[in-house]
Amino acid sequence: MPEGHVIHRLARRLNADFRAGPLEATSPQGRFSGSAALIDAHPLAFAEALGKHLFLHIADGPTVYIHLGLIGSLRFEPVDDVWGQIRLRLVNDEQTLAANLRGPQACRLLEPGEYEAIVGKSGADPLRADADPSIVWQKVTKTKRSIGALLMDQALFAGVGNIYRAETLFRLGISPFTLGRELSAEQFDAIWADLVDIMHIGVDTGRIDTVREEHMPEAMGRDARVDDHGGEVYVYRRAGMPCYLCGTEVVHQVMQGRNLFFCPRCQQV
DNA sequence: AGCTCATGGCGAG
DNA sequence: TCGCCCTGAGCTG
Repeated sequence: MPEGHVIHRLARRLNADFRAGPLEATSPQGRFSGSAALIDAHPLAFAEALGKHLFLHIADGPTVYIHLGLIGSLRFEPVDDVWGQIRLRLVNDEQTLAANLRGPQACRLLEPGEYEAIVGKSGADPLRADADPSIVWQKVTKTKRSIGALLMDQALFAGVGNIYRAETLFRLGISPFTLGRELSAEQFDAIWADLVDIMHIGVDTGRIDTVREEHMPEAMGRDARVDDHGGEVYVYRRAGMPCYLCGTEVVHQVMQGRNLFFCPRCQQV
Protein backbone atom coordinates (compact mmCIF):
# COMPACT_ATOMS: atom_id res chain seq x y z
CA MET A 1 0.00 0.00 0.00
CA PRO A 2 2.10 2.69 -1.44
CA GLU A 3 2.74 6.37 -1.25
CA GLY A 4 5.48 7.90 -3.37
CA HIS A 5 8.33 6.79 -1.13
CA VAL A 6 7.47 3.15 -1.85
CA ILE A 7 7.57 3.71 -5.61
CA HIS A 8 10.96 5.43 -5.44
CA ARG A 9 12.25 2.66 -3.23
CA LEU A 10 11.09 0.07 -5.77
CA ALA A 11 12.78 1.94 -8.63
CA ARG A 12 15.99 2.10 -6.62
CA ARG A 13 15.91 -1.64 -5.96
CA LEU A 14 15.10 -2.52 -9.57
CA ASN A 15 17.98 -0.37 -10.78
CA ALA A 16 20.32 -2.01 -8.31
CA ASP A 17 19.41 -5.66 -8.83
CA PHE A 18 17.76 -6.08 -12.23
CA ARG A 19 20.02 -4.36 -14.72
CA ALA A 20 22.89 -6.83 -14.97
CA GLY A 21 21.45 -8.56 -18.01
CA PRO A 22 18.30 -9.70 -19.80
CA LEU A 23 15.20 -10.14 -17.70
CA GLU A 24 12.87 -13.07 -17.67
CA ALA A 25 9.37 -11.58 -17.87
CA THR A 26 6.19 -13.61 -17.40
CA SER A 27 2.62 -13.14 -16.24
CA PRO A 28 1.73 -16.21 -14.17
CA GLN A 29 -1.73 -14.80 -13.51
CA GLY A 30 -2.16 -14.40 -17.27
CA ARG A 31 -3.53 -10.92 -17.73
CA PHE A 32 -0.22 -9.47 -18.93
CA SER A 33 1.06 -12.50 -20.83
CA GLY A 34 1.15 -11.01 -24.31
CA SER A 35 2.95 -7.90 -23.15
CA ALA A 36 5.34 -9.79 -20.93
CA ALA A 37 6.39 -11.82 -23.95
CA LEU A 38 7.35 -8.59 -25.72
CA ILE A 39 9.81 -7.59 -23.02
CA ASP A 40 11.03 -11.06 -22.07
CA ALA A 41 14.78 -11.51 -22.60
CA HIS A 42 15.31 -7.75 -22.90
CA PRO A 43 17.44 -5.90 -20.37
CA LEU A 44 15.99 -3.22 -18.12
CA ALA A 45 17.48 0.12 -19.21
CA PHE A 46 16.30 1.79 -16.03
CA ALA A 47 13.36 2.08 -13.68
CA GLU A 48 11.93 5.52 -12.99
CA ALA A 49 9.58 6.78 -10.29
CA LEU A 50 7.45 9.90 -10.62
CA GLY A 51 4.96 10.40 -7.85
CA LYS A 52 3.04 7.13 -7.64
CA HIS A 53 3.90 6.21 -11.23
CA LEU A 54 6.53 3.58 -11.92
CA PHE A 55 8.10 3.26 -15.36
CA LEU A 56 10.24 0.36 -16.49
CA HIS A 57 12.20 1.54 -19.50
CA ILE A 58 13.09 -1.61 -21.42
CA ALA A 59 16.23 -1.60 -23.54
CA ASP A 60 15.30 -1.90 -27.22
CA GLY A 61 11.70 -2.29 -26.15
CA PRO A 62 8.59 -0.51 -24.87
CA THR A 63 8.09 1.13 -21.51
CA VAL A 64 6.09 -0.73 -18.89
CA TYR A 65 3.77 1.52 -16.89
CA ILE A 66 2.84 0.39 -13.40
CA HIS A 67 0.52 2.02 -10.88
CA LEU A 68 0.00 0.05 -7.70
CA GLY A 69 -3.21 1.75 -6.67
CA LEU A 70 -4.48 1.12 -3.17
CA ILE A 71 -3.75 -2.56 -2.82
CA GLY A 72 -1.08 -3.34 -5.37
CA SER A 73 2.37 -4.55 -4.38
CA LEU A 74 5.70 -5.24 -5.99
CA ARG A 75 7.77 -7.52 -3.82
CA PHE A 76 11.25 -8.91 -4.19
CA GLU A 77 11.10 -12.59 -3.37
CA PRO A 78 13.20 -15.74 -3.79
CA VAL A 79 12.74 -17.35 -7.20
CA ASP A 80 11.37 -20.54 -5.69
CA ASP A 81 8.80 -18.73 -3.56
CA VAL A 82 5.88 -18.35 -5.96
CA TRP A 83 2.43 -17.64 -4.54
CA GLY A 84 -0.74 -15.62 -5.13
CA GLN A 85 -1.93 -13.71 -8.17
CA ILE A 86 1.22 -12.47 -9.94
CA ARG A 87 0.38 -10.09 -12.78
CA LEU A 88 3.99 -9.52 -13.77
CA ARG A 89 7.01 -11.48 -12.68
CA LEU A 90 10.53 -10.36 -13.47
CA VAL A 91 13.48 -12.61 -12.72
CA ASN A 92 16.94 -11.10 -12.83
CA ASP A 93 19.73 -12.36 -15.05
CA GLU A 94 21.43 -14.28 -12.23
CA GLN A 95 18.17 -16.13 -11.49
CA THR A 96 18.59 -15.14 -7.85
CA LEU A 97 15.71 -12.76 -7.34
CA ALA A 98 12.17 -12.26 -8.57
CA ALA A 99 10.14 -9.05 -8.60
CA ASN A 100 6.49 -10.07 -8.28
CA LEU A 101 3.71 -7.61 -9.07
CA ARG A 102 0.31 -8.31 -7.52
CA GLY A 103 -2.98 -6.41 -7.63
CA PRO A 104 -1.83 -3.30 -9.50
CA GLN A 105 -4.31 -0.69 -10.62
CA ALA A 106 -2.38 -0.48 -13.88
CA CYS A 107 0.24 -2.60 -15.61
CA ARG A 108 0.54 -2.03 -19.33
CA LEU A 109 2.87 -1.09 -22.12
CA LEU A 110 2.88 2.57 -23.08
CA GLU A 111 2.11 3.76 -26.59
CA PRO A 112 4.42 6.38 -28.13
CA GLY A 113 3.76 9.76 -26.51
CA GLU A 114 1.98 8.36 -23.47
CA TYR A 115 5.00 8.65 -21.24
CA GLU A 116 5.31 12.37 -22.06
CA ALA A 117 1.59 12.83 -21.41
CA ILE A 118 1.78 11.23 -17.97
CA VAL A 119 4.84 13.28 -17.04
CA GLY A 120 3.13 16.42 -18.32
CA LYS A 121 0.06 15.87 -16.14
CA SER A 122 2.03 15.07 -13.01
CA GLY A 123 2.59 17.59 -10.28
CA ALA A 124 5.92 18.18 -8.56
CA ASP A 125 7.38 15.19 -6.75
CA PRO A 126 9.16 16.07 -3.48
CA LEU A 127 11.38 13.03 -4.01
CA ARG A 128 12.77 14.21 -7.33
CA ALA A 129 15.68 16.60 -7.66
CA ASP A 130 14.11 18.12 -10.77
CA ALA A 131 10.87 19.07 -8.99
CA ASP A 132 9.80 22.72 -9.19
CA PRO A 133 7.56 23.68 -6.24
CA SER A 134 7.09 27.24 -7.51
CA ILE A 135 4.66 25.94 -10.12
CA VAL A 136 2.66 24.25 -7.37
CA TRP A 137 2.64 27.41 -5.28
CA GLN A 138 1.23 29.43 -8.17
CA LYS A 139 -1.77 27.10 -8.27
CA VAL A 140 -2.17 26.68 -4.52
CA THR A 141 -2.27 30.40 -3.82
CA LYS A 142 -5.15 30.95 -6.24
CA THR A 143 -7.56 28.23 -5.17
CA LYS A 144 -10.28 27.99 -2.59
CA ARG A 145 -9.81 24.25 -2.27
CA SER A 146 -8.50 23.19 1.14
CA ILE A 147 -4.87 22.27 1.69
CA GLY A 148 -6.10 18.87 2.88
CA ALA A 149 -7.55 18.26 -0.57
CA LEU A 150 -4.67 19.91 -2.43
CA LEU A 151 -2.06 17.68 -0.82
CA MET A 152 -3.88 14.62 -2.18
CA ASP A 153 -4.00 16.05 -5.71
CA GLN A 154 -1.38 14.22 -7.77
CA ALA A 155 -1.38 17.02 -10.35
CA LEU A 156 0.08 19.24 -7.62
CA PHE A 157 1.93 17.18 -5.01
CA ALA A 158 2.96 13.99 -6.82
CA GLY A 159 3.55 11.04 -4.56
CA VAL A 160 1.94 12.47 -1.44
CA GLY A 161 -0.71 10.15 -0.01
CA ASN A 162 -3.04 10.03 2.92
CA ILE A 163 -0.41 9.45 5.59
CA TYR A 164 2.04 12.13 4.48
CA ARG A 165 -0.86 14.55 4.09
CA ALA A 166 -2.01 14.05 7.65
CA GLU A 167 1.45 14.03 9.14
CA THR A 168 3.00 17.06 7.48
CA LEU A 169 -0.04 19.19 8.33
CA PHE A 170 0.24 18.10 11.94
CA ARG A 171 3.99 18.72 12.08
CA LEU A 172 3.44 22.28 10.86
CA GLY A 173 0.34 22.97 12.94
CA ILE A 174 -1.79 23.67 9.88
CA SER A 175 -5.48 22.81 9.75
CA PRO A 176 -6.42 20.64 6.76
CA PHE A 177 -9.33 23.02 6.19
CA THR A 178 -7.10 26.02 5.48
CA LEU A 179 -7.80 27.18 1.95
CA GLY A 180 -5.01 27.26 -0.57
CA ARG A 181 -5.41 31.00 -1.09
CA GLU A 182 -5.26 31.55 2.69
CA LEU A 183 -1.92 29.78 2.95
CA SER A 184 1.11 32.01 3.39
CA ALA A 185 4.22 31.60 1.25
CA GLU A 186 6.08 30.67 4.42
CA GLN A 187 3.57 27.92 5.18
CA PHE A 188 3.77 26.56 1.65
CA ASP A 189 7.57 26.57 1.71
CA ALA A 190 7.48 24.79 5.06
CA ILE A 191 5.09 22.14 3.72
CA TRP A 192 7.29 21.50 0.70
CA ALA A 193 10.49 21.33 2.76
CA ASP A 194 8.85 19.00 5.27
CA LEU A 195 7.59 16.67 2.54
CA VAL A 196 11.09 16.53 1.06
CA ASP A 197 12.46 15.61 4.49
CA ILE A 198 9.99 12.99 5.65
CA MET A 199 9.50 11.36 2.26
CA HIS A 200 13.25 10.91 1.76
CA ILE A 201 13.42 9.24 5.16
CA GLY A 202 10.63 6.96 3.97
CA VAL A 203 12.59 5.97 0.85
CA ASP A 204 15.59 5.03 2.97
CA THR A 205 13.72 3.12 5.67
CA GLY A 206 10.68 1.76 3.85
CA ARG A 207 8.43 3.11 6.58
CA ILE A 208 6.66 6.35 7.32
CA ASP A 209 8.12 7.79 10.51
CA THR A 210 7.22 11.35 11.29
CA VAL A 211 7.43 11.74 15.07
CA ARG A 212 10.33 13.89 16.22
CA GLU A 213 12.68 12.41 18.81
CA GLU A 214 11.52 14.75 21.56
CA HIS A 215 7.89 13.84 20.92
CA MET A 216 8.27 10.07 20.94
CA PRO A 217 5.82 8.50 23.40
CA GLU A 218 8.64 7.38 25.70
CA ALA A 219 10.01 10.92 25.85
CA MET A 220 6.51 12.18 26.63
CA GLY A 221 5.91 9.55 29.29
CA ARG A 222 3.36 7.65 27.23
CA ASP A 223 3.12 4.12 25.92
CA ALA A 224 4.72 3.58 22.54
CA ARG A 225 2.53 2.46 19.70
CA VAL A 226 3.55 1.79 16.14
CA ASP A 227 0.77 2.03 13.59
CA ASP A 228 -0.13 -0.99 11.48
CA HIS A 229 1.50 0.55 8.44
CA GLY A 230 4.81 0.13 10.21
CA GLY A 231 5.89 3.60 11.23
CA GLU A 232 5.57 6.00 14.12
CA VAL A 233 3.12 8.79 13.37
CA TYR A 234 1.37 11.68 15.14
CA VAL A 235 -2.20 11.44 13.93
CA TYR A 236 -2.71 8.95 11.09
CA ARG A 237 -5.12 6.24 12.26
CA ARG A 238 -4.91 7.53 15.84
CA ALA A 239 -8.54 8.65 16.06
CA GLY A 240 -9.72 8.98 19.64
CA MET A 241 -6.21 8.61 21.02
CA PRO A 242 -4.47 11.50 22.77
CA CYS A 243 -2.38 13.89 20.69
CA TYR A 244 1.28 13.36 21.51
CA LEU A 245 1.71 17.10 22.08
CA CYS A 246 -1.41 18.34 23.83
CA GLY A 247 -3.38 15.24 24.85
CA THR A 248 -6.51 16.25 22.93
CA GLU A 249 -8.21 13.35 21.19
CA VAL A 250 -7.18 13.00 17.56
CA VAL A 251 -10.16 13.57 15.26
CA HIS A 252 -11.14 11.36 12.33
CA GLN A 253 -13.50 12.42 9.58
CA VAL A 254 -14.04 11.50 5.99
CA MET A 255 -12.94 14.19 3.54
CA GLN A 256 -13.80 13.54 -0.10
CA GLY A 257 -14.09 9.84 0.55
CA ARG A 258 -10.74 9.53 2.30
CA ASN A 259 -9.88 9.18 5.96
CA LEU A 260 -8.59 12.42 7.41
CA PHE A 261 -6.91 12.67 10.81
CA PHE A 262 -5.87 15.79 12.70
CA CYS A 263 -5.54 17.34 16.13
CA PRO A 264 -8.22 20.04 16.49
CA ARG A 265 -6.13 21.90 19.06
CA CYS A 266 -2.65 21.78 17.51
CA GLN A 267 -3.94 22.43 13.98
CA GLN A 268 -5.95 25.64 14.03
CA VAL A 269 -6.61 27.39 10.74
C1' DA B 1 -15.14 -19.67 5.62
C1' DG B 2 -16.55 -15.19 5.45
C1' DC B 3 -16.37 -10.43 6.35
C1' DT B 4 -14.02 -5.73 6.45
C1' DC B 5 -10.61 -2.57 5.57
C1' DA B 6 -6.65 -0.36 3.19
C1' DT B 7 -1.25 4.40 2.20
C1' DG B 8 -5.65 5.10 -5.17
C1' DG B 9 -7.92 6.59 -8.78
C1' DC B 10 -11.36 6.04 -12.35
C1' DG B 11 -15.89 6.79 -14.48
C1' DA B 12 -20.89 7.35 -14.05
C1' DG B 13 -24.52 10.21 -12.34
C1' DT C 1 -20.41 11.76 -4.32
C1' DC C 2 -20.79 7.04 -5.09
C1' DG C 3 -19.61 2.48 -6.80
C1' DC C 4 -16.12 -0.19 -8.50
C1' DC C 5 -11.65 -2.45 -9.62
C1' DC C 6 -7.40 -5.00 -8.01
C1' DT C 7 -5.42 -8.39 -3.61
C1' DG C 8 -3.82 -9.54 1.11
C1' DA C 9 -4.18 -9.29 6.01
C1' DG C 10 -6.59 -9.28 10.08
C1' DC C 11 -10.14 -9.88 12.29
C1' DT C 12 -14.73 -12.59 13.34
C1' DG C 13 -17.28 -16.98 13.53
